[in-house]
Amino acid sequence: MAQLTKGRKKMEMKKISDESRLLVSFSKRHSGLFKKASELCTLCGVEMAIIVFSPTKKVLSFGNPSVQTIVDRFQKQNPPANSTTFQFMQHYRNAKTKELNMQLTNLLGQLEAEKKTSEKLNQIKKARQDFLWDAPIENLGLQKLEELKVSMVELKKTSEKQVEKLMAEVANPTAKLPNSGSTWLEGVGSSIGQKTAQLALRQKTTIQKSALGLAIAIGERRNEGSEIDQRRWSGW
Amino acid sequence: MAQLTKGRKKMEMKKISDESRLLVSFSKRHSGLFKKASELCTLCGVEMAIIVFSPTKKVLSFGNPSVQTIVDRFQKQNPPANSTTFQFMQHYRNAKTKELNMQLTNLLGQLEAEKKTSEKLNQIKKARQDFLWDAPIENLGLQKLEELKVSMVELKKTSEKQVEKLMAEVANPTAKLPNSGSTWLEGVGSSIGQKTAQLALRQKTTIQKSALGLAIAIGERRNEGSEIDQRRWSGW
DNA sequence: CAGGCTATCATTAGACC
DNA sequence: GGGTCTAATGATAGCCT
Repeated sequence: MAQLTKGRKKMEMKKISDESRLLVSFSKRHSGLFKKASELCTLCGVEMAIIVFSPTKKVLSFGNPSVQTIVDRFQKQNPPANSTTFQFMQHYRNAKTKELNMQLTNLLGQLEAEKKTSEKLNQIKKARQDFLWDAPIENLGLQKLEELKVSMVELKKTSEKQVEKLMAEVANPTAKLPNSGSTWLEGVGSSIGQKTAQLALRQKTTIQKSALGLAIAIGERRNEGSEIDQRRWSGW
Repeated sequence: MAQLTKGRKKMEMKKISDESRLLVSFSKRHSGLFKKASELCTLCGVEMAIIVFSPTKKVLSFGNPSVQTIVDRFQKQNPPANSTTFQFMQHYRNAKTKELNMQLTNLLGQLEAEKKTSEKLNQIKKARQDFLWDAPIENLGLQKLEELKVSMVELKKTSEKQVEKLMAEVANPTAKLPNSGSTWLEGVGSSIGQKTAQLALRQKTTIQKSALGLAIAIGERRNEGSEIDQRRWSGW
């Protein structure tokens, strides 16, 4: 019978005229680009950032470990004027950003993982409707669930600590940040784009794991991180 | 007859262990990423920048119309907060953290329930090793798993919304960001040397020069500047 | 490292919800 | 905006030069 969809078509490499199609295309390609970026980070252990101004003027960004970190390093050629306070502020902000990023990444990654596990189980359920339960697969699901639980407990503890910390800071802000200027939120806001982009990936028949890849990427960033950081602060 | 090449293979989304393969993969994927970026720019007429620190610590970048332009605009969109905003953010995030914490607690409870259910199922299963799985019981477990999944998806969405909200706040400092003029970036960006050029990307079957017209590559010209890359992305 | 090859795998345009 | 599906185009891993 005739096909319902015509499938992909080659397109001219020029600006899409139809605004509607342009937006859809941007959305898809933006996701694809960020996914490719995260894959590059994971596979090759590199650090990078992407900043995009969407057709709707929104700022979308990707950063490993964070856009700010990368941008800062990119600008490192011209170290800011020396000021003890300023330096401390920068350092503080970067630390905050990294920490928050990691937490967010972990949380989202875990959610994604669980989502996949659930879906797998669902598929299996449908597939075997009338057969015996497959022991190994069931145990696998259980194990993942266990891991997830442990992770979440951990995250919960961390969150609680964070709250305490924050409350202390709010109560006495100038103690740690004499000049305010905390932009850790930028980092979080920026990098959330990358995570949501990854989470937007489909999973039905083809199960991807890019979301987890990101977590791995950030987690494995150690190898060259220290050296880079040293280089980074050495000039200050 | 036997093929000469085995063709592409699926890869684990983990850091490539073999240094040699990693480098090759990085090279190819870096090109692919930049190409995707330039396509996104031309097809959707957006402006964006990419900064990558290669495995060999070289700086590779792409920017339309220029990395600096994009970075500057990005910094403007995400201005360092003043003390007032800082506290506001703290408060906001504090609330967010608490909310996440609450949801996390709920999830943990559900996980616990699911764990028990699973254990029961496991026991039952062992007890009746050779019989058909009892559908009702199985469905009960799966149903709970489904509920869990839904909850997590919900949490994910909530998180995303929260972040979006925060980003909106930052992006539109409605009278809450009095002095966003001077950022730490002052006097930094101007001295970074960079040149622009039209991309000379190759295309396997079709050469699409017109499409690349808008894309512009930016390269760092610092000490260890990447000469090869400069050549690659055409004359400055 | 950059190019060329080829078999595969991955992305996505178009249409519909 | 977000998802789904299909078919076609696009990207690339592994091997060589």
